[in-house]
Amino acid sequence: MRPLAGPKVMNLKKYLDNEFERALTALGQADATAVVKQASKPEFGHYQANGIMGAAKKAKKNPRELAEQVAEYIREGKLKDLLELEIAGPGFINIRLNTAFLCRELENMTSDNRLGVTRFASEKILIDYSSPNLAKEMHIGHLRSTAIGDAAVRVLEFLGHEVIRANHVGDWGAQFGSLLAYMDKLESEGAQLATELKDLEIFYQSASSLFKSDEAFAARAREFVVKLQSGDKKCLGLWSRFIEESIRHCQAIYDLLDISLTPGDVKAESAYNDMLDPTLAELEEKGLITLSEGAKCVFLDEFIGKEGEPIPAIVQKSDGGYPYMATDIAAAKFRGQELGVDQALYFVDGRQSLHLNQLYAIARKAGFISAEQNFRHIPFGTILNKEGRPFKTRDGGAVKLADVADEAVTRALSLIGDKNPDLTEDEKQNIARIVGIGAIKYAELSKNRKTDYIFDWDTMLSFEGNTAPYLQYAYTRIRSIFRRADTTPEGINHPFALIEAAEISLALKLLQYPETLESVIEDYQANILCNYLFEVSQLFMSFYESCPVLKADEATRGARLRLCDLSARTLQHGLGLLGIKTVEQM
RNA sequence: GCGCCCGUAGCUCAACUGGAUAGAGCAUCGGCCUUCUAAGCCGAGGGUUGAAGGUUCGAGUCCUUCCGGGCGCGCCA
Repeated sequence: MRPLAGPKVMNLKKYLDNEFERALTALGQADATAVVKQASKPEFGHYQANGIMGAAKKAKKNPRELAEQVAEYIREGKLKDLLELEIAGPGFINIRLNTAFLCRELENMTSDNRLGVTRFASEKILIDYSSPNLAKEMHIGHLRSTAIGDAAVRVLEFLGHEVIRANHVGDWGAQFGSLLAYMDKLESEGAQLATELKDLEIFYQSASSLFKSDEAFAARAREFVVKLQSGDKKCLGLWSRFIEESIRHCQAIYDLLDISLTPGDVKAESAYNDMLDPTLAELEEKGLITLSEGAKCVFLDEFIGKEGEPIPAIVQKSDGGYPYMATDIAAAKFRGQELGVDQALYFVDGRQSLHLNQLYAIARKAGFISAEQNFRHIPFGTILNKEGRPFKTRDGGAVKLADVADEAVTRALSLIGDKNPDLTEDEKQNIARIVGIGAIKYAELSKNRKTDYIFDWDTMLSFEGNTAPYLQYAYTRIRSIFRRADTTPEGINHPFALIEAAEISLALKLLQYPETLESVIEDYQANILCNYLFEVSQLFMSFYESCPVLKADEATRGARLRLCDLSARTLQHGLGLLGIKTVEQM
């Protein structure tokens, strides 16, 4: 099949939508939208234009007649050799792309190292994500913000944006009192702090149980809070040793999980301490502060509570201390004015939506954020336990993130031992890590971020069905074909040929990579990309079963090898954007 | 009480933002390894989309009310 000449289309859906919109305009329906979408069923072709019915209604025309006119217009235009149209139902236009057209697009995609994805105009976008509290060990709840935020970072960067990773870790506040008091106690008892801090989890627990059981210790802990805030030298020394160690622990988890955060992305709460006084003074100057019950509050009309009373946002406590609202306002000011971001996206648990909406409103009112700057909360649901109750960090029921990761790698390792005993120990270890970590990240990423979901070890660590290992497995099957063929993708010059239904379905799906990425960032839903990659894998698996590659005749073999290669590239790239690696064998 | 989020197959989730007969994966049942890795493939069963109204050519999706769940709502973060 000879590829058609023509311009690069890249985003099929957008391209078709534009063409149908032009047809509508030419037919006098300038304000109508074409609403071209991927076909909901294979019988309806590849795409469908749903906007004709709405347009006909506005123009008081018969929808099927208008559809006929639009179809006629398209059939006579530049697309005439590229597709077939069919009017269906009350006024749908079903679109079927010709295989010659698909082949041409496959050539374009293959020759593009961005797989057909064009760059957007670049904005400066800050992503606030992960942001663990250093007074506690990272638990399973942190995985959502961390994995989803990191995927958003990678996708936005790939689309050409300048992304600032912001790890707003909690390193300040009352909960550090007992930790510092405990450090002080250990030191006075002659213990080696360095060794004690090696296992932070034990350290956290000891400090916390002492706080509960020992009155005198609790009192000292409260003293340490005051000392810390007043800048006591010795206290600050203890504090920074603790913070350093704690950040090291977080970084180890990020590295293990293939999260792209580095120590350089940490900008902790305490980094804004010097900004708190002047920021508050500015709020006061602008008349936003009201003194209420001894605390400095901001009341805004948008936030009304019971019986119409305004809800306060406390920016300074009656004891003079600053709550996290103050820090967050200072951070917003820094991001808005110093960094000058176009957007700041906060990937934070949905339960904080009131707090964040208050924050944005205050920062806006104070002039810290301009009208053009988009500050937005990207919320997600809570992780529940098997009984459907939220995990509580206090009740000891929280699952440590490090434990989940270890268990995933262990399970993967034992499975690899069964499936592929010939691999070396090093290979097994490496594959186990990539597969196990991929599985738990994908378990988070593949769900709609807004809904609560139930944590279950077996679901999260499953390696079958719609999971990362399934996608990774599809990739290894392709790589295996190339190993057996003893050739590289670059060495093949045969043109694409789409004959079997499985080949056409797979090809079309691959060509939809660009439009998929665009819909991912419409509302930062990584699950759209997961779904897409799963569909690519499913279609590849079908193709793999029904279309032999290596045993086919020379031309078919070449064409299929190229389709395999494009599948592999798309899978590897898409998984990469999710922060999940691929392996050559598993 | 007020506000936000949610309710889809036994379970976990989709449904491209108003489109055609609501789809996958687990689990269950039945087939497929002398053929490129069976972490796979092919097939079957499984639904009053929490309930009732409304908007219109057309509703899981939009509006109202109700039921059920989660979370917020002055000095924790």
